[in-house]
Amino acid sequence: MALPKKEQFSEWYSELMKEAELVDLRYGVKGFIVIRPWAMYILKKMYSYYEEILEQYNHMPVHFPVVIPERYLTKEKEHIKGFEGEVFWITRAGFNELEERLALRPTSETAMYPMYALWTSGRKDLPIKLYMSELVWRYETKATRPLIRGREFWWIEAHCAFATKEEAEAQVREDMLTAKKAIWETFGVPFLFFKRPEWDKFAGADYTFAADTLMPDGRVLQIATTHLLGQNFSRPFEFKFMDTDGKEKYAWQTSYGPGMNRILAAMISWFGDDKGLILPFHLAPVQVVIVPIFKDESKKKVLGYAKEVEGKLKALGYRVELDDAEDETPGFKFNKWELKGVPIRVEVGPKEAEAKALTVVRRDNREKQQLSLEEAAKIEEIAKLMFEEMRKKNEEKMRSSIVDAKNWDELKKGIEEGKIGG
RNA sequence: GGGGCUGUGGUGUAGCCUGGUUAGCAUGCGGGCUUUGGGAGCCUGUGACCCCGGUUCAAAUCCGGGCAGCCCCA
Repeated sequence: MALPKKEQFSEWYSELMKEAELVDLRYGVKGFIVIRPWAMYILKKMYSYYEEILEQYNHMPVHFPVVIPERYLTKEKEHIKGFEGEVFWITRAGFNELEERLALRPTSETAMYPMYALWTSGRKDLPIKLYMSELVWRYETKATRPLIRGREFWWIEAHCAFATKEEAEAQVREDMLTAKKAIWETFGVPFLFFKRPEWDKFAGADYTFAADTLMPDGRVLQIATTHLLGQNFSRPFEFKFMDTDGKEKYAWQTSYGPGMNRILAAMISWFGDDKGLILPFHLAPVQVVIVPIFKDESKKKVLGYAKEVEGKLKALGYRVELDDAEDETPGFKFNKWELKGVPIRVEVGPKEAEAKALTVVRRDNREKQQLSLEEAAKIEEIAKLMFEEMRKKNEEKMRSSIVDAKNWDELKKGIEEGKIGG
C-alpha cells in the first residue's frame, strides 16, 4: 500500500480491498463478490451490534424466503414500477419451466406483508416490529464497486406495522435514532438524514428519509433509509385489523434498511489512512497483535515471554494474534498488520522480557507507551481512547464539510469543494 | 447512462505499436542455509498469455464479439 487516500481515493479504496484481503473480485460475475474472512468477521460484528440495538427497541428477528412469487411482487403498483428493471427472475428449475416466475427479493415488503396480514386480526396483534439480517439482489446496470454498489448486498431490513399513522411516524423517527446509535456512536461513521424529494423516494412510500455519509473524495454515499409506507401496501395486501371502534382499518407501515455493505465501506473509508485500514477495537478480528523481536541469544527468552503475554491478553478476553513466524522480520510484520488495521500492536523484545513489560503501539498515530504486564488491561482503555479520538476527528471533518448554501452559487461552490448541503 | 483504459504464473509487471527464440523480471509459494527494535540475503524448485471466432504459413501480439475489472463524468 502506497497510495494517498485523499488524493487518489478510488485507487486507494480498490487497492485496499485487495491488499488487506477484504474481498476478492475474481469470482467472475459482475456485481457479485467474495467477502473474505477479514471483512466478513467485521461485517458480522457490525450486524451483532446493530441487532442488539434494534432488539433494545423491541424488534424481533425473522426470516422470510429469498424468493418472492410474481403475484406478490407485482401487487403494489408503484413498488413494482420502481423495481421491475432490476429484478433477477428464476424461470426454470431442473428440467421444468416454472408456472409462476420467482423473483430473487430486491427488498422484502411484498414477501412479508401477505404474512403480516394473516397474523393480524385485531388491534392486539399490533404493532409488529420485525427485522431480518439478510441479502437482497438487484440487477444494477451502473458500474459496480466492491461493498459500495453490488448486485448482491447485505443489509438489515426492519418492517413495522401499526394501528395509527402517528405511531408509524414515530417509528420513522426511532429508525433514525437507532441508525445514529449504531452507525455513528458504535461504528464511528458520521452521516446526515435527508428527506428525499418525490422523485427519489422509495417506490411505494409516502416519504423517505435517507442517511448520507461523505467519502474522502467528497462524494455522498447513501447508507440507510427509512420509509413511511403509510397504507400503500396494507391496502393491496389486505393487511387489516379490527380497531377498538369496531371498524376494520388498514395498518400503517414503515420499512427501514441500513445497508451493512455500505456502512462497512464507509467505516473503512473514514478510518483508513495511507498505510491501510484502521479498525475500531470492538470490531476488529484481531484486536491485539504481538510481535516478538529477538536475536539468536535472546530468542528463547523472548518467545517464551511472548507466549506468556499472549496468555495474559487472551485471559483478558482480547482477540489476540501472536505473530511468531520466523521468516518475516518485525518491520515486515508491522507493515502487514498496519495494512490490516489491527488497532493495537504489542512489541516484546529482550528489554520487555527482562522487565516483564509491554510496548503498546497505537495503530492510528504509532504512539508507543510502556506498560507492565500487570497493567495489560489498560490496552482496552488505550484502544477506546483511540477510537473516541478518531471519531471526534471524523465528526469535525463532517461538520466542516457542511455548508448552509443560501443561493445557487454558494451551493455550487460547496459541491465543488466536496461538501454537503445542510 | 456517456467517455477513456485494462486483461500475461497466486500477485505486480515486460513483451503487443512493427506477428516468428525456450514468453523476461520482481514478488509469492515449496525445500535448504541464514536472519529479527520498521518491508534482510543466498541457493534451488514451482508456476502464466480471460473466452469464442476471424486474418495469416505462423497470433500474447492484428481484427470482431463476449465476459470481467479499473478510472473519469452525469
